[in-house]
Amino acid sequence: MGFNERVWEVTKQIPKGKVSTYKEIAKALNCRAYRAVGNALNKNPFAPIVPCHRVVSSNGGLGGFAYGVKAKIKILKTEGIEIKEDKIVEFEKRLFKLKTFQEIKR
DNA sequence: CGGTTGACCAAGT
DNA sequence: GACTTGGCCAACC
Repeated sequence: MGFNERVWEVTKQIPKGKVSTYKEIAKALNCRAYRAVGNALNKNPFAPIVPCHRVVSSNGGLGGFAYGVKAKIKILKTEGIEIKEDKIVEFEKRLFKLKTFQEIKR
């Protein structure tokens, strides 16, 4: 299993209404490949299955989205996450505590 | 095997 | 608050 798949596995556990960051995902994989995480999500072939729209920047900003940031905002709002001025509202409270890749694979 | 490119980050100006 | 800088790591040429 390659790096990308591990990224997707970790991302899949984020529930509706919560978010996580590129950095946190890297941490869950026991490395610091924030940028590589972004790349992996960008190429994500499981568009709806892996909730890549729930992954945002560490500073509470939105990050990017393969189909446009606008679409990302729309989806997040649909799921009950408020966005103001391109920032996540109550960012810290919306953060989901990720499990390690190992823990997921139990 | 180098060099470049990102949906990045933190610290410094 | 806006830039710039250096560091990060997989993927692709």
